Formats: sequence, structure tokens, C-alpha cells
Amino acid sequence: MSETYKKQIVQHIIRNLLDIQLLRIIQTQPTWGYKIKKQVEADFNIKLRHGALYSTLSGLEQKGFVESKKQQKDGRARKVYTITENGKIYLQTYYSILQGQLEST
Amino acid sequence: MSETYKKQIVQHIIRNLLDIQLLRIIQTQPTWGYKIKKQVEADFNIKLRHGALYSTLSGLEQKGFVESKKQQKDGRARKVYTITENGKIYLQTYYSILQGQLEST
DNA sequence: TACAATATGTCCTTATTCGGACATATATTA
DNA sequence: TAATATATGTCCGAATAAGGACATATTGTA
Repeated sequence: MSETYKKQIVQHIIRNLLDIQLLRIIQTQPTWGYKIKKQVEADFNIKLRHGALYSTLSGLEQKGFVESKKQQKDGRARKVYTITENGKIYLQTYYSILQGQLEST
Repeated sequence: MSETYKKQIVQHIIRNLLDIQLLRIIQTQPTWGYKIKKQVEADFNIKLRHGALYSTLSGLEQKGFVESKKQQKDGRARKVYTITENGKIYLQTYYSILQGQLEST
């Protein structure tokens, strides 16, 4: 597979479907903004502006796809996000559409 | 699967990953702008602005992912797009990234 | 003959998003 | 104690994209 395009496409997906990617990450385990940023940057070797990250997280919460709880860990205040039932349904619907596209390849 | 979200997500994908969706369609068979518009609108029951469509097609051609040939059919001038080798590699790379995400579900 | 459909393209104003800075607070390390 | 890392958030000017109109040409239909 072409490594040349890989980074480009990942950036494209992260940029244009950030909400869905965040839901994906939060579904695997409850987590918080800063950790997601570090994780995505390490995993994909790209930059993630925290401005976009936090506002997208707020958006997901407003839509009822995630819930947040303030957590105090080692003196640091984290906002831990957990996926909701609606969030799971939304993600599942997204996956099923992609699955359909992959199958018709 | 939730029908409530389906249309919303399809619109999201078409809107944010239009270039990839166009490549997908052109890969299955060479086609032209107007036909793609009608096809997408019928298949997904959404509106596709032809302004965005034609400029995205031009963009794909500039990037070397598709090639166009002017064709005369029934007196009408069509610009028939065909996917290139680079276009196929690009799409394949995209699919492999999605596959990876789907597998980790 | 007028209208709808096929077919492709540009242009312009408005709306949205980007990238980066500004802002704040605590903990750890050099 | 100064810098770095963790942690979350807002704001603003610039860049980009969206929506729709303008433009043109042919064919088929009412």
C-alpha cells in the first residue's frame, strides 16, 4: 500500500470526520481531550489543534453522543467523556454505511 | 440500524469526503458529472450542488487521480472521467485505512 | 414554441472553518 | 525557580467552502 498517500488520507479523515473519529476513540474507553490529542498525534504522526478538539467534544456532548464527568486525578482536573447509547447507535450506523461501501469494492 | 441517523451521516460523508466518493463511483465505471449528480441524488435521496461537483472533478483531474475525455453521445457533449492508476492506489489506501478501523471495532 | 431535461462551467456573497494566539491552573522536572 | 508537561478553554483574522445565481448549448416533450 502506498505510504505516500497514507498520511495525506489520514489527515483528510481526521480533519473532515473528526467527530466520528473522536466517538471511535471514546467508545473503546472513556477518555479526555488532552489524552486524545497525544494519542492521535502519536498514532498517526499528525498535528491535532486542541482548539478544534475541545469544541468538537463539546459539540458531541450537545448532540447527546457523549457525556462528561469532571474527574480529579493527581491534582489535575480532567473532563472524562463516555459514549452514550445514542452515540453508539450513531457510530454503528456510520460503520454499516462504510461496510456497505467496502463490500461493493 | 437507525434510519434517523442514516441520511444525516450519508450527507456528512458526501459533504466531507466528496472527492473519495467520486473516485469510488468513477472506479466502478467511467462516467460524467451530470450522471453522477443524478445517481447520488437518487441513491441517497440528497441534493448535490453541481457547482461543488464539477470543481471537485476538476480537482481530481489536476491531482492525476482521474482522466477525462470529451465524448459526443446523441448530440450531447459529455466529459467522461476514468480513474487512473494513481487514483486506484489512492482509493485502495483509503479503503485499507477504513478496513483497519472497522476491524478494531 | 415554450418548457423540462441533459450537460458543463463560472461567479459572487455569505457562512464556516483553520491555524494560531491568548488565557489560566497545577504538577513535575531540571 | 524556571521550564516543561498536563489540562481545558476562548477568540480572532485569514482562508476556505457553501449555496445559489448566472451562463450557455442541445435535445426531447407537451
